[in-house]
Amino acid sequence: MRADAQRNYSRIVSAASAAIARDGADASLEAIARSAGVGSATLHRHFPSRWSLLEAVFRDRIEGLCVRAEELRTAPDALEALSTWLREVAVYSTTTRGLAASILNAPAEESDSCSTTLISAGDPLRRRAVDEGSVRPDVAMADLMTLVNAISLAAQEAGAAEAERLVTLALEGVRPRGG
Amino acid sequence: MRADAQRNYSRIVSAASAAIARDGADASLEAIARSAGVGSATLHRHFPSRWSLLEAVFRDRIEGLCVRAEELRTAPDALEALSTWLREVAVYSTTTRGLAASILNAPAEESDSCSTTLISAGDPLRRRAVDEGSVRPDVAMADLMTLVNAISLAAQEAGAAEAERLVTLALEGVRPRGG
DNA sequence: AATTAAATGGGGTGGTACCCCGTTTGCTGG
DNA sequence: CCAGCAAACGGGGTACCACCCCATTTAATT
Repeated sequence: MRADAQRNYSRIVSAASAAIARDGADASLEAIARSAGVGSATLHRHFPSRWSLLEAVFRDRIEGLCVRAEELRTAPDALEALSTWLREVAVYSTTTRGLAASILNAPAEESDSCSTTLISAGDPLRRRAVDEGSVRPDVAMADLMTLVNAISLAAQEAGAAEAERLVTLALEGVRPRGG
Repeated sequence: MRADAQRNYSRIVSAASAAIARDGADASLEAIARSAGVGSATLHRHFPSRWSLLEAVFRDRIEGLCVRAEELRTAPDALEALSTWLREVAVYSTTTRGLAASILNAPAEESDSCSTTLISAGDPLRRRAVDEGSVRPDVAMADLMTLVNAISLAAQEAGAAEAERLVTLALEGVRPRGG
């Protein structure tokens, strides 16, 4: 990769990061290219689809969540660790406008999508909770990720606190504790 | 309302209905106007925002769900009735492309939005389940609708069966039955 | 320094939402 | 029955968007 190409790549990613934080996942690519000081063709060459750009923007956030999952593997209560991590994912997705949409709507054929990465990062937490007996074995990590991202997307307007609350509700279920 | 205005209104709604079924909630308004045989200005005069058009398109579907909620009020098991209804909402939202997005993303200021209607229709089912003791009293109908619609939106690609499965999971929670 | 292939970006194409305003059309009172 | 009027209409304009072509520039290599 040539030096100028690499420079433009980073410029685009950081411009996109700012634009998405301000305008959401459907920010204008044209405007991103303009504010990065490159032509629109350059942006489209580096990132053939909108989602490939979003993935690049969110990659470091995703990696942060993976690290956090690693940390939580040694927490005393496995269910609480899983629940905490999922709530953190929800908060990240809600505050980082467009992350949830990016994860959910990314075309399935993209192999190393954000979703896959998070699922593999979280699965050890789920397995530990299953071994502990506090989570049903038929609950798949992919299902939990779908739920969390769905909630984050839906609660975009309502805010992170609301998203957290709904994640907790979905994990607990609607029945009373003793029922 | 003049006769021609009324006729164009219905034409636009039925053209929109077809277009949305084919292309989803982000179908081109321009194309809808064209296939309805009216100018784009006419469409924009009748429906100032995209959401107002979507609401008109989905109104009868929503009413169908309200009727169904009424029916289920006499079912023997209150929790099952609530759960059944929510799953039916999910199936409707998933199959009717764009309904979930319409309900979730509609601006809050629209008073008689689809969401409000469904919440009031479903609340008796929730109350009955609370009285029965099978649902925690702190669970609000609005929360359940948000969950269901979030799941429907997320499972748009995966299909109605997946949406139903996830709704069931969210209502049950992740814990084992006897836990 | 000359060569070469990669990278660039201005500008074109075809699409979109939304609005202005001259024209047509349905309604109604005489 | 018809004349006048307000309501409704829609063509065409503006401003924006994604995406692509291709002549030009530029970084790396010999």
